[in-house]
Amino acid sequence: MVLWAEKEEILGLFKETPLFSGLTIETQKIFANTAVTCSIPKGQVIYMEENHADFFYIIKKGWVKLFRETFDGTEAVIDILSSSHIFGEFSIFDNGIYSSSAQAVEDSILISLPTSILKEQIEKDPKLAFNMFAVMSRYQRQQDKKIEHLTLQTTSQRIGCFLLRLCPQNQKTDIVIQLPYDKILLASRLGMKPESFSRSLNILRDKTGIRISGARVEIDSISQLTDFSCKGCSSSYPCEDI
Amino acid sequence: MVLWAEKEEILGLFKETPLFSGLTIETQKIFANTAVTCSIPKGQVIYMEENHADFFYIIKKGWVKLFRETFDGTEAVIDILSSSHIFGEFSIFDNGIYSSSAQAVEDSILISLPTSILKEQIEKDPKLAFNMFAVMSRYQRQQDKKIEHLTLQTTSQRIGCFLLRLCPQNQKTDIVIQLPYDKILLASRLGMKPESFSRSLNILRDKTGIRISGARVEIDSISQLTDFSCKGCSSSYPCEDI
DNA sequence: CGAGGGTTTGAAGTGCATCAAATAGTGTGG
DNA sequence: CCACACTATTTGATGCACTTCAAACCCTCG
Repeated sequence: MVLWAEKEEILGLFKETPLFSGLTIETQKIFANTAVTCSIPKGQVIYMEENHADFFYIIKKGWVKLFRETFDGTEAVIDILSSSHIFGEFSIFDNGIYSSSAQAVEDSILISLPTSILKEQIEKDPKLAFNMFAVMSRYQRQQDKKIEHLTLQTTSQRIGCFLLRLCPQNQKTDIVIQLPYDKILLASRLGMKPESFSRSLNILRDKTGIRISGARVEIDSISQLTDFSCKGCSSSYPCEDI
Repeated sequence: MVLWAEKEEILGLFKETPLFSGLTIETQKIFANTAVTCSIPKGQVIYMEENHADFFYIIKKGWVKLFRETFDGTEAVIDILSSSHIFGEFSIFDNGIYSSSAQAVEDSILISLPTSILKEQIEKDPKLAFNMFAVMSRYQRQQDKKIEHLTLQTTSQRIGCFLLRLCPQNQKTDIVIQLPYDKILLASRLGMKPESFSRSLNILRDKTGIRISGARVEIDSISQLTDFSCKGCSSSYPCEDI
């Protein structure tokens, strides 16, 4: 099933994903042997909340949105993930059911892996178990911070905070970054409406002196941005790992 | 150091905490031997965010608030915990540093246990590791849901949702419950100001026919409450495990 | 009884959402 | 290369939700 070249590529991808890093080549091969690469067009739903979770996924390319829908049709975006990130893996502790839905928001290439193998190997391989703990704990800190942001930061501060996390950590001045996906999606990722996003971004621009044209953002000096955004947060820049 | 009777009591408490349930008596004793019971008066800080995490805690009695403070002095309440709940344990995957502060909000009795033992034993005892996974994954679902609530529910709906979670699951009508701690704390737990809480509770009363006097809440029929609160949420009553 | 915190209420302001409409940007077929 | 359709984004006007500040009311505990 799995071609040699593809398998090599998959093993390469494993190196970059925290869950698989540092595993023995044997364990890695167990996963690689059951891996299936699939192309998902933009907009396609990968799985639905409450569905039985047979697979978890590594993103090779593209962007994936995790979300949940309420009865009245509105959706809450849990997270938006890109290359070398993994999703659906928590289902193994969740009665084998996905706790959110997943959808490709750009044309994407995913590696699917059976959750059964993950469950099996976690029990056998202490290093894998340790990695899983690390992944979960990291995710947890992220979620905690997200709650803090939603509770305490204004929409403009949240956007500023997001921009700061896109900046290269070593560079302090004359930074140019690109918004990673469209503004509508970004708005929902930050828990606001597109209109609010647009207006809040203008406010942020006026208060911090950044320049925006389309998806391009120029930041002359990080400090104006941190002064504005980080005062409504318990961490100071640079936030280690959000 | 540890008296026999106290040790028995601690082992009894272990049975009720998911992290320790089902462990061999040997493993349990390793923990019990290093356990120290401490009384914490209302208002006392147990540990501060960013501090080195030598201990984690089981609550034997009382209420403990986990929170984080921003630079401008406002605080975000992460969680409020009661008997048989455990806290501070995630620090072992967090560079040995507490990721939030903890404070007793009622006179409380805690069992402190060294994080070093937990770290050691998780590597040795697969059952303990499994329990830890279960605890983390449960916490994760809770946090996800909290984000959803903050994003999609109104303040009144959030209060209704909280009340529903206090109701005994089997009873559908003529329920009387007590708010577990004071309304100021409850407000911050639900991400709102005391004044907003008060007003929103009035709105909830008017819309769902519940009666409130002080901390006492009478609910004639669950269904009015679920109709009002659960429409802004992806789960339906009863929410399994928040 | 009086002090002090918890709780409610009132008035006014802010932030974000909503609805509606204009504008910019992108890809299509001609 | 243009006209068109369609989507993304911005802007304007308005409303609702929540906060803020101030003051009153309660309750309880010394």
